[in-house]
Amino acid sequence: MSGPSRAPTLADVATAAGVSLSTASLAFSGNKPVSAATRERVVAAAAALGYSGPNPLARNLRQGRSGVVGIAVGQLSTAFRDPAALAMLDAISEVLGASGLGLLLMSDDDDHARLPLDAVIYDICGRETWAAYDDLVARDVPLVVVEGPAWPGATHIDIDHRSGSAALAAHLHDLGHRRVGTVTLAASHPQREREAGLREVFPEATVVGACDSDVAAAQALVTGWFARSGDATAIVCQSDVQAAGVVLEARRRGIRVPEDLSVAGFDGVATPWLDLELTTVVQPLAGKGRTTAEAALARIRGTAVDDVVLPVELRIGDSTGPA
Amino acid sequence: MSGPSRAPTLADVATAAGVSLSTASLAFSGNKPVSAATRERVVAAAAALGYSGPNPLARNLRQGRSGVVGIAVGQLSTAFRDPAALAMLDAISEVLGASGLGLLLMSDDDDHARLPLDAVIYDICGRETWAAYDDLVARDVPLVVVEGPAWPGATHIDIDHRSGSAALAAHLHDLGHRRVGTVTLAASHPQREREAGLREVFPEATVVGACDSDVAAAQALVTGWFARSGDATAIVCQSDVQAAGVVLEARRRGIRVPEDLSVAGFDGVATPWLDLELTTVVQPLAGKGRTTAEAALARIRGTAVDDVVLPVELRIGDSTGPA
DNA sequence: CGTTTCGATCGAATCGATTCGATGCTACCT
DNA sequence: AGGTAGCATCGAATCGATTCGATCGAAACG
Repeated sequence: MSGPSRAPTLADVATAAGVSLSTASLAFSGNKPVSAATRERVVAAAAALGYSGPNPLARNLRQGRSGVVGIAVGQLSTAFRDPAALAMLDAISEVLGASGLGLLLMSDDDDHARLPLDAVIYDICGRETWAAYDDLVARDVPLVVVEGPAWPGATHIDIDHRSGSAALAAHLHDLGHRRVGTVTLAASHPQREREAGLREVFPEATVVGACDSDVAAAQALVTGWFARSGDATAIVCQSDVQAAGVVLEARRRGIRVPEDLSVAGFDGVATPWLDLELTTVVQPLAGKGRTTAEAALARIRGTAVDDVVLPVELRIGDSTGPA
Repeated sequence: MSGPSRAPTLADVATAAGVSLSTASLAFSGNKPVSAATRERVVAAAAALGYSGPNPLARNLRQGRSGVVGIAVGQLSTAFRDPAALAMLDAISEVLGASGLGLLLMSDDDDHARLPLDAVIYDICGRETWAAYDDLVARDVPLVVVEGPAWPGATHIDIDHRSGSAALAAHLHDLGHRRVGTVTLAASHPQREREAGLREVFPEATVVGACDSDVAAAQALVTGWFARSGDATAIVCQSDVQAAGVVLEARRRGIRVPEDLSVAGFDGVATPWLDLELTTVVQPLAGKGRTTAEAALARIRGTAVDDVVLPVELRIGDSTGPA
């Protein structure tokens, strides 16, 4: 009887403890009261058999939930290079974890059709990512879309891109800037909103180009712009990381910030390796993550959830100055 | 019949298609040949009923696998602040994804006992993280430990911390350095190995202090050291991110790198926002991730896996120079 | 023409729990 | 003493598939 026999099941434990299967289950789950004596016998039997608790797979099937929430983030390699994304992920994980749910990373290339997910969070991500969308809808998986376009059946969490961007533009206008350039992200819902906000103040703003939220990418992008014309007194970026890239590249060319050029970011993350504080639009990253996770929790419970748009706030730093 | 009745099951599809449950299952899984005509009927019936494929929870129970691999990373907020960690995560995700497995983030504070995991990867992480270890062993979950201490039953993937560190130290010694300081990580297996490597060459090296792999943390750490004594001609860090912090803080104080102070890192990640190339120990981050993921896959299959120690390589940059 | 082989299909067992409804018992109330 | 709660326990149904072994025909072979 010491052979490598199969792992003990709850039924084995129940038998050993001299109780019924259902009672043993109750002893573990605590879903209904069980006398202390009985629970003790069950626990003792479990310990004796080396039973390590109810099989999660079986429980999941019975309860129809997996305890796992997916988060679609496009390409992992780029998604978390920006600390803003990390801050949000952290908050999501914290809230879900507190409810005993796990967070599963869904990369674009992977096939998640075979994974049991209780809900899926779409963090801002490219077109390709939406490929799985229809499948998830068909499977009736609750969806929470962060900073994405409106999708039927999904709960949307967003920030006020447009007015944040407009407030920043107004600040630059107040400083006397008239020729403004902007570094954009790939075409996306937030990008369009932000550009609209910018153009409320500067209809003629020039697009320097688009790149990922990455220091090196931004540097590479603006190097050509600086060389060619650089005909702008201020550059508005879509993330602090991009802005940092622009500042560094400007410095490298002897362009002083903010004396010769004002640079603004977005997000409000820490950039300790810049010796100035960026003027930026601060978004509540942790709050966004918490709100997102709570929306997912509510959807899992079956509660109706309203869409949310979180406010942002202009923070004036040392990277912008008079034109 | 248009009520919000329960979702259709494979049994419903089978009935509608006029085949047995088992045949319908075969039609979807392809585990055994099914005539084209039959498959077509089943697919048609599924489409008609709005059946979205076999329930993953049920399949998981039957097959005894969940298709999910956990990765324990300590605190999310700090774990991925270093691009080295991200590079590895990316590689892991890619390999697992190619096998249809999902990657679930396990933060320290969460209780993952109720989650069905096919395997768990322990990326270098603090003591607390090991709390769940015993439970996982009891549940017979295959474990892969990356850069961690030896644990019975786990597969270990590591890099050659010691000789990498020693090679770097030798390089500094060749340059004439004799008084060397080191910025360390929290006490851990790799930290101990690296310090041992350093002391092979500089037995007397002073420990400046320990901090996370984070630019701001490193800056904060060395600022006191510089103010007090700074009695060293070279500082060896345990990550490129730390090294960047040291370089930036030195600059801020007018200390030139490498003329007045040599600084070395570890990892070999890109630091585009530094205008010099760090001397560092390059470790195969993607390779480490792939190896780790493949070890996990093998363990899931039940294959025996040998521990692996990957080689590292010294890369000499512009951040070190003659003493 | 009888026999073997092989592919397609089916029925039934199985994965390991949770949970509903029923039952027995004790204790309390009048 | 009779009636009624209420708690602890149990048996059986259920979650939704996968998979083993058996069956049935038709094709291939001697």
